[in-house]
Amino acid sequence: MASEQIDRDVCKLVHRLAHTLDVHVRRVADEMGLTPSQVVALRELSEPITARELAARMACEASNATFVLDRLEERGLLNRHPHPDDRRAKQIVLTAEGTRRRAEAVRLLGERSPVGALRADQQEALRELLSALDGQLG
Amino acid sequence: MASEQIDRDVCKLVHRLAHTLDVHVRRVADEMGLTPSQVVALRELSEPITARELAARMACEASNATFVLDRLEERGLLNRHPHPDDRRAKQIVLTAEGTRRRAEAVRLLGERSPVGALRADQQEALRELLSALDGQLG
DNA sequence: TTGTAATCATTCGAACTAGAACTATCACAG
DNA sequence: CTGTGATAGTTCTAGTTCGAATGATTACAA
Repeated sequence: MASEQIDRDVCKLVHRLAHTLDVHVRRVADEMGLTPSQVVALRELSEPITARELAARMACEASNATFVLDRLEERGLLNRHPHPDDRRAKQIVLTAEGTRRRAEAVRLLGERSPVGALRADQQEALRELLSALDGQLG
Repeated sequence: MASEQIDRDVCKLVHRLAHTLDVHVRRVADEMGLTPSQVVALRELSEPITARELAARMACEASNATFVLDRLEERGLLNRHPHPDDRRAKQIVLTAEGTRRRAEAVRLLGERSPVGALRADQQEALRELLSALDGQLG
């Protein structure tokens, strides 16, 4: 069946592309003296959110988010405030230094991004397809 | 700049999709009593190749390929033969049991694949775009 | 109200990964 | 031929990840 071949190709290509993006993040992380997960976490912390929301945005387990947050808090880049509406949850808030570092991370991640190898219209088409798939997967 | 927004969206969606595929592989691995890497390695071992080639196909470091091969060899699913043309290299060859397990892995990976959520023409388009990107990245 | 299930964050253990260091072998320019 | 650099595979270490178990809090049905 040809469809199975397409499925396998897509899985493999996604895996390879994800790895390429990982390498890019790793370069940025090295440049900033951080780990890849810390850079990704900073990128996602565009506003005060809970640890669980961060885990969802990073597509990882909550326990891993706790681990990353520990390191970023040790470095003084963020604080965990009690959540105003839910005493179980905590609100992650960047410090002034954390906000600066985040801006730097976002800037570096945008430079020389592997996705830039595609034409603008291809990037747009790719986003459409991935977005559609993401939506259907819930 | 709108293009930067697209770049970020694509990166994020690729990451999310890669994670979704990972979860799928993990389910299959649990079902087979193997680890995710072992399942992926089996899938890539469609013919006798070297450890380095396997690492390239798995998009991981050579040291990691060694690690995975150790486990699969312990389980009697493959053997490392001396390479006929290069005494540095080794040829990875599946055993009869390894061949059976591989067939099972390929079958399970094909069932309920997340990529199946897309229409056939969308899958094809996605493959084209990812393939183009992969090609331009070397 | 009360109890039962679900949710948030954390801790812990086991497994996986990248990267550097090392040995053995190859390629090939001089 | 020779030696200089590149390559294949392995080992080791530090750091990352998942998954299960725990304690605290919330939601909601009886």
